[in-house]
Amino acid sequence: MKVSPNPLGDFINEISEKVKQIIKDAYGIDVEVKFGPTKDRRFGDLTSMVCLKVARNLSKTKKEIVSKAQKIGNVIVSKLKHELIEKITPERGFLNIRLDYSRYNAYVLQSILSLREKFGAVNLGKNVKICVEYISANPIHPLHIGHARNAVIGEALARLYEFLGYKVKRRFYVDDMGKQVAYLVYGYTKLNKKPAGKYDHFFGVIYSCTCIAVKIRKIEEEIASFKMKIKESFSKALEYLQANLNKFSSELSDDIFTMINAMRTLLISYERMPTIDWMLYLKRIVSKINEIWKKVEKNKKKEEFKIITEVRRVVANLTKKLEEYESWLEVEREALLKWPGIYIEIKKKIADEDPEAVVQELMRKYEAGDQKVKSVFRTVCELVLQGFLETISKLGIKIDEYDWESDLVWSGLVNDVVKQLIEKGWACKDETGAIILDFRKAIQLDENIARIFNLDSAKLKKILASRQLDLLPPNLVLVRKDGTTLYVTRDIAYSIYKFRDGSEKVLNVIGADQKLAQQQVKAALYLLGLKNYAENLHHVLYELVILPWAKLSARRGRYITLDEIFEEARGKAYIEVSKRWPNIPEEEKVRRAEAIAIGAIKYALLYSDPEKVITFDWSRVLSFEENAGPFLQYAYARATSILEKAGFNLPSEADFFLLTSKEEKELIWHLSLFPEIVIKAAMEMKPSILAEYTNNLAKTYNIFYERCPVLAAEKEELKNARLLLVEAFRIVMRNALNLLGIPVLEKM
RNA sequence: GCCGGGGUGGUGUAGCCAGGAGAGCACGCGCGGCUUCGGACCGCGUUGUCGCGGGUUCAAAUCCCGCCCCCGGCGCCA
Repeated sequence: MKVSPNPLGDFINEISEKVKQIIKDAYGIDVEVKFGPTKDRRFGDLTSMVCLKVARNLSKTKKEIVSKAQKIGNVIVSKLKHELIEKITPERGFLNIRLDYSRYNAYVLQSILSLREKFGAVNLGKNVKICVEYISANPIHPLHIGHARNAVIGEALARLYEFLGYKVKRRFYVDDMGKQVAYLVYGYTKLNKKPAGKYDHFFGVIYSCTCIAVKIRKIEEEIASFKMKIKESFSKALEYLQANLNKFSSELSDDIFTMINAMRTLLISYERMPTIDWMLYLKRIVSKINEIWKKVEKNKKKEEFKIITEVRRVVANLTKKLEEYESWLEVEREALLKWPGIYIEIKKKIADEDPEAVVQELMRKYEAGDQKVKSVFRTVCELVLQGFLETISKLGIKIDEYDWESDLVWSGLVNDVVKQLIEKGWACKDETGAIILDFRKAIQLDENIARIFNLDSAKLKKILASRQLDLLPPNLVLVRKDGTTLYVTRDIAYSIYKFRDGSEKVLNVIGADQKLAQQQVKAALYLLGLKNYAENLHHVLYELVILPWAKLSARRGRYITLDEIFEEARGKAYIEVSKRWPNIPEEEKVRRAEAIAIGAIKYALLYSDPEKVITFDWSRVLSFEENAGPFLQYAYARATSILEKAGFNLPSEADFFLLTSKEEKELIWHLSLFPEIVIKAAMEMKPSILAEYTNNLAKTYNIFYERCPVLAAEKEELKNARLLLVEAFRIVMRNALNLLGIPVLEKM
């Protein structure tokens, strides 16, 4: 008996070739022939529009096209023969095929039952190496739901490619050289506290507290520097107003008088008043000025108030700062409530120094490889990574390589990249001493570069003609004026590193907000003469996950960790499990609840297109109905339950010709779609395609389950055939769930 | 401002790149179905100016042009 990991795909390829040949013979036209599943099963199982396509070339009006297509269809029908085709009919320009289910069913089921976990595993990769870089979260605070989306997409892609015969390497980029880690290290060294609890949570708090304390300080300094400007412009305005008081209409004079007094007081108190009080007072005056301005606008006396316009301009900047300051004060109050001890201590310790300078120095030393600094940085990052590891292993993820950004720098690879770009004439020092990569020049000289930045020649011409060069994508700072490198620079080196390891293809699962940076990396590879790398570097981008009930910002100490979300999901699932199975052992309840929670979260993150923003909504995530993780697990558990009742005694073979009901045929049809779906999901790098399919498969199975009794089938032979069908469903479902990384439960 | 990505029933989405059959699926809502393999199920019904306006075409949710709204990015953050 013939078996195939992809029966449907093989069949489609065979008949497509044949049809292509028939058209060529009859009309001398070379066309691409594609058969796909019909939109509506009433029309048959497979369909192609090849007749319309050919007819379009031969006729003009609608009537002609359709009748021509019909003729072409008839020619094809008369010549196309295949043992799996029951009927082939041209209809309204389409070419519809109905399969001979008596043969097709047996072919599909035999393939599934004999290949089992290899069903669908078409060997496209042939052991070619491919690298998936994902998660790569900065080691500064716990993973949140956005990282989870990244992790789940990356893992699903890794599994898909592995399944299709690629050798996959899973990489995590440890971004330990950024400013953010430096801030964390800075705060940690100030704080006299031993790491405790889950390390990523411990350091997350320190990171947030440090950011908040530093930011507040910085804003206060900025505001203080505004004072001088304010003083100047207020003095001038005051002079003018006092000299020209008579010019203003009587209805305004009261207001003006009040304002003059207020401004006078403000100027007198300039030295004495503490900054905060002074600012609050200033704010009141500003709102008074704005009030008067409204009246002035009404009276159209603007020209007389030029001086106020000037004051307003200076004040507008300050007002913005003040608003920012107030929002940060709110953030500070939150931090004081959540982590009073840590926050107060950090704030106290940084009071007498310039945090930004210290952080910059830390970064410089780390990049230079200073032993003492190095050991702190490494320790902190390693501890946070330990926390990450705990979380992602719950999601069933195991990383092959953790690549430290600092290693890349110390190995000299990053410097090499910069050096080569300079040598090739694409980068040079600017007047401030920073090294700039001149993409704007490159775009004009090399259309490949332009293409990477989405510029076609017409657009480019237009921009160049208008001489507005700042409409072009920005140049890239490779090295700061202090000699340290930037993230994108290091990422260029990292990309090279990944390819040098033998990968022919590199997938970077990175957020949509980094699209420009990823284009820059790709373009830089081109400029380095690594065209092949550039073309095989793929940015798998995904959008944000929004938690509608929370405003998130790690720098502000506002975040919801993945661990918390996981706990909540597990709690909800536990209640459901206990309700249904009050008598099973406690640890079994917990085990099932955990699997359900993971399935629910993963499915919620996988089911929609990665490029779309997800709003994470509990009622949807943990709904145990269709289009949710537990729905899939449930279908599998019910199937397993049938086999359990049959004592897991499966017949070695059965008469699949007996499976003739609509529900059975539908189920087998869906099973046979699996391999094609896997290929599509992998090639388009969209696990959502597989998630949607899996949901449909579960749904189709449920309908079969409802209508076709297995154990109580009317005949023993039918029972045997259905038992094997159930087993085939379990195999495909298991394969699909494994690829998605959703845990499979025999009972739930 | 410029560059990307989105806008499809009350809600969430598929389809768009490669134009063709009453725009598919799910939630919600309403009604119905357990003496039968697990009701975390199934069936039936309900809901759409496919953001707006033009154009191309025998045929447009899909391609082209203009506009509106939301999100993100735009040289020393990552």
